[in-house]
Amino acid sequence: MSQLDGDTQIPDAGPFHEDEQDLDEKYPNRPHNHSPTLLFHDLLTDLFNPLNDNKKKPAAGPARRKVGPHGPSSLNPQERRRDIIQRFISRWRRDVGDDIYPAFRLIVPDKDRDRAMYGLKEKVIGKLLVKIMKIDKNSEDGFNLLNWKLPGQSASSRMAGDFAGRCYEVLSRRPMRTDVGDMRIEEVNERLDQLSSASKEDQQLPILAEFYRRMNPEELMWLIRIILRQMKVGATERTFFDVWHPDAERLFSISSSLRRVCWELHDPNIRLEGDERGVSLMQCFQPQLAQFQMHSFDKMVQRMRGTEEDPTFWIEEKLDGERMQLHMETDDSVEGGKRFCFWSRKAKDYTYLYGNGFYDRNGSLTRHLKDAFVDGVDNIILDGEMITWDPEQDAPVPFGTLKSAALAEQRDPNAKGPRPLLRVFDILYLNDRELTLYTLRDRRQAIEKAIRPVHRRFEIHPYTEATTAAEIEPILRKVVEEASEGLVLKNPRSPYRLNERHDDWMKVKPEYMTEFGEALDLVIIGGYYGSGKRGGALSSYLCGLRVDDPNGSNSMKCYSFCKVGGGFTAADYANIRHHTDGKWKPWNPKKPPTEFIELAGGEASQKEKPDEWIRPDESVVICVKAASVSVSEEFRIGLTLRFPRFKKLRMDKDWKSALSVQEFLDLKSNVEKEQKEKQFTVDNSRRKRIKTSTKKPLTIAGYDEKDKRVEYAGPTGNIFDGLDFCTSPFVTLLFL
DNA sequence: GCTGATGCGTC
DNA sequence: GTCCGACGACGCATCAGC
DNA sequence: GTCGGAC
Repeated sequence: MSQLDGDTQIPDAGPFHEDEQDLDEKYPNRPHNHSPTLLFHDLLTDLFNPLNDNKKKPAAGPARRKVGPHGPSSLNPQERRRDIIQRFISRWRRDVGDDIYPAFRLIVPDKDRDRAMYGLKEKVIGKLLVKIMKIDKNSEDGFNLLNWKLPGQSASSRMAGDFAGRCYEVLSRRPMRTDVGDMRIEEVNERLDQLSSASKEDQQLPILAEFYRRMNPEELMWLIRIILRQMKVGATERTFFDVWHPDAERLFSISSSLRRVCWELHDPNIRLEGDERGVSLMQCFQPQLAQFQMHSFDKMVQRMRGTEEDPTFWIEEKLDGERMQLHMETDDSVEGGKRFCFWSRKAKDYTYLYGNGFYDRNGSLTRHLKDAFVDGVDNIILDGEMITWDPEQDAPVPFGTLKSAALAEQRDPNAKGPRPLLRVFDILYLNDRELTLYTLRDRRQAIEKAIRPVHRRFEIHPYTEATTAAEIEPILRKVVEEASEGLVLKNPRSPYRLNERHDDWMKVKPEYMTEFGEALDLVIIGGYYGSGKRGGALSSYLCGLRVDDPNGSNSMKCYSFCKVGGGFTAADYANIRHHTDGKWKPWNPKKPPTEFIELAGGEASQKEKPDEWIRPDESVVICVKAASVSVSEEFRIGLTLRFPRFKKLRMDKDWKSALSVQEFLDLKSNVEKEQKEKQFTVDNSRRKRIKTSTKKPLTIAGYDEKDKRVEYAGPTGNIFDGLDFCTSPFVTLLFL
């Protein structure tokens, strides 16, 4: 029998526990430990706490220790981080053995796809803890747990925005064990397996209760971070992999498997060789990503690194769907003889939706692919974008409807409604040969030769060849008119690079253009407390549109429109805080300030309730930029912004000169016309907010045409009847 | 049985 | 430039609570 | 998805 952690086995590890024999078969060379795994507590002392301390800014108070058990450190933080991890790994090898997988599952829990999700986040864990500790949820401790982002009620309660930290505060005040717990890492994993297979509260409670009995507060705090899959120790999987083995990053990028990284690379001296380094069938790879936009089209074209003989680059439309990889191999055990797998960008398996074979009754895609592959194609790996296609309109459907379409297609493959359509733009593998090192141009040829497109189900994504920057704009203009996201420029001489974002593929989005950056000036009407680095203070804001006031009374009512939480610098926060200090009031759902603010959902639902609110006349106006406008049930206007971000404070404006609902509607109806006349120039003002008075003020068409106003007839819905936001090019064009 | 709250995953 | 961790909207699934 | 901060 293999050398297992004999003292930590439990009889019933639950349905998710995998059979050791199966694993031995699947991973014949996997290492086995010679000793039981370390105590869970050792993870804290050797790894989590040192890393966390290392993360802190040296300026912030006296360092815990300059010279610790790990020796003097003349190392910079980066090196110290590696040193801490290295020491932990060495200890594990010495005291436990070569199988570090049990530890890595707890160290990079967000990359562990071998355990199902827990269905537990702060809210639910808070509730469970309140029950386990048998405390009143209205007690200070109970309140603090359930409202973990709010600043503490008493001075003793800090840790706002750090849920695990606040759990620690509360747990420390309970009569519970203070000495080191006795759980070993192996057992923690077994319990977590049970927890992930539990779904209902009555199954989850006893498991958490046992953790509560057998761990001290500090251990529980870290356990909660593990369950939340947010370690925040200043190192992600890249760092750990890098220290673990020189090929770890590579193996992860071709397999997305933490288990393989641990089991196949346990000896740093044994390197991956040959085809071990390449993608393989039925293994999820980490796809290549597109780089952000540069400062000018010219520069982007330069980065395409064309030569005199071959100055071309490719222009593709950037599709607004979901990234999807398709694997197909010959397998006679599957009806039809071919087996399929699908994975998303973040390595979630979507085979259940798109199908594992031609005759999979749940295969919303594969059942249409019987003729999609040229004879002689035995296996293949493709990369593409899954979009939703409406066959009635013969047009793509806006983002967000893919899953519904796939589910509808599953139920009835003959339905006439929207369906998934895979647009293939790359190939990584064909008939047992890896193609990633071939040029994009060669790979494209391989696609053309290997697949037979299936109309509006499975198509090859077209591209345009270009040689100069001047050719980009007309194409951008064209796709923008068709309500597309933008373009991707590709270097046809480049290989396929896994898990990288670099110059060979570059995004061109109209929203990065200054002309479309004439963003909206919105009043801040509410605020939300932040978490982590932004804990303890308002970190995002509810923005509103002023309700036009036909009666000329002094109403300053605003409708909720969107939330903004990105794009602020520390100075921006300080400014906003300074100008609104003392004006904030807690939002009381029982007495919403309807005189000033209306949310969606009426008084019953109160969608997107802020933690605090502020009167428009005591607030500030901010400039917000976004990719597009979309229909929304969550905001009183019935519309909201996609990808909103803060641009700047508009101290020259107050609530009266901020955008009103009517002005917004007028503006939107003008944007379509205006954009056609404008030149595209790239927005290179990203963070440089040079104070220029030359910038023309925001002019809003119809601003002065007061007679054109319309009445607002009650709650969301009918105002916008007759306006087809989904198919109007305006939707993706507006305010870019 | 239905609804709202919560979580997961896409961008 | 790279890495990390803040933050956004939205649709579906699932369970608690009524 | 976008973004800012630290290095």
